[in-house]
Amino acid sequence: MSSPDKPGEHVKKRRTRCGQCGPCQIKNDCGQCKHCLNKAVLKQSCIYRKCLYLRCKPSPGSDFLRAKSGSNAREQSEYGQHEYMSPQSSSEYLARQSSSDDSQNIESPGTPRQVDYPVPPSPIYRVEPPSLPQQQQQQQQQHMQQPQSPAYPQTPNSTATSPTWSGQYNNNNNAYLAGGMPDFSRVAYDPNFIRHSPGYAVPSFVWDWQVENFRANFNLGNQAPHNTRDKVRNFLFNKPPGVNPQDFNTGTAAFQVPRVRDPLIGGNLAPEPFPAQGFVFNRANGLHTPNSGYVTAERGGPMEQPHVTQEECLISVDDTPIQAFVQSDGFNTIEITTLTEPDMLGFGSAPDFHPDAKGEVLENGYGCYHQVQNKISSNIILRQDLGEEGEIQINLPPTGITIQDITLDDELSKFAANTADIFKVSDTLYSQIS
DNA sequence: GGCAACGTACTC
DNA sequence: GAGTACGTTGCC
Repeated sequence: MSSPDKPGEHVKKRRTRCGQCGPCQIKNDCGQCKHCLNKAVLKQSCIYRKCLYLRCKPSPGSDFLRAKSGSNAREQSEYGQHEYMSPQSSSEYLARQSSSDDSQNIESPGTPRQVDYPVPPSPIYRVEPPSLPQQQQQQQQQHMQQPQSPAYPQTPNSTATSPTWSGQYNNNNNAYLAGGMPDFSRVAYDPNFIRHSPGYAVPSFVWDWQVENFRANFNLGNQAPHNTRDKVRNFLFNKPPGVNPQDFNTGTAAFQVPRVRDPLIGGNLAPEPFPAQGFVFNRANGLHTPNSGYVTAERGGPMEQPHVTQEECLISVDDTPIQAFVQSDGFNTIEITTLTEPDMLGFGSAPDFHPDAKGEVLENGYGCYHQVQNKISSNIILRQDLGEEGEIQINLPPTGITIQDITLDDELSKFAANTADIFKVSDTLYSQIS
């Protein structure tokens, strides 16, 4: 147990909910899990409501707090996107935290962080698709005009709106209603909508319960009396032709397809136009997908179009997740911005990223941790000794971005304990892609 | 390492 | 002040 506060003794800090992840959006306990059934004794949060990104409490006098209290909801959302600590599922992080001295938790003077890249306040993005060859246009139109089963409502009850939404929309077509709100009757079927994933993973068993929640909130309960979860999912997803909806919800742990929370529709589920993609690199197997058959959705169909987009993704080294945003123009530029505590990666400081990354060390507005902001174009370069069995995992959001190659170059080899080993892996990779 | 128990920080 | 639930401790 922790000791009571004494003069000169460390005051125990306690992390609180991020308020933005999926579980934080769930307001009611399930009443069925272990924690709910024995709440009086266990005194734990419902497992479905357990925050994935517990964060430090801001210091009372911080500039961040002043800025937040005087800002509108959108500004709060923008700041809130970056205040996460690592998910508590990281055993490495917990071990480090429990064994660390107090100096790691000393609060630094709060400085509002300047986010110099656009951070969407909403998961929903509107982008213009590029010009398609005529054949692909016809294919896409055919897909759009596929008759829907009468059991599927064409227009969800879109009374749930967000009064705080102030984003800029392209209103050149009727995909948006007056006032800039998306027309949800099109959202479900319009491939031009790209949804911004909050980038968290939840166990697959949460799914049914969340679907029920969605159905209740959108009055789907009066549809077919036994509206299966796949029917609801088909309604939610504008799934590519030939893709089994089940494929969107397979996998475990870090490579669970992220569930998408959309504040515009009341914090419930929103569809995903693309499946998220998971990649693993390690010495033994090079670059590979985490589980054979895991990413099973067909790709290259009419929805597989490049988009200028910004999504949130998850990169992890071994068990340590790194919050990151990935931005791509869909052609030859990919930019990944990470906001994380450098020490969690085993990095001494920001420049341990490639010098071209132009990283800068920022002060965390919460004063709990250093944060590193790196913008990396074209190449993602991480310096990390993976040991014999270490892994780098990258879980890209559903943007259509893929990883085709990982290269171990001369620069990286300088940091290898065994240079020959590095190049052996490199040869393996080249043989895989050639 | 997993889990139960519980002190107490934190929110409302 | 009451309720919630995070973090720690100890048992297995």
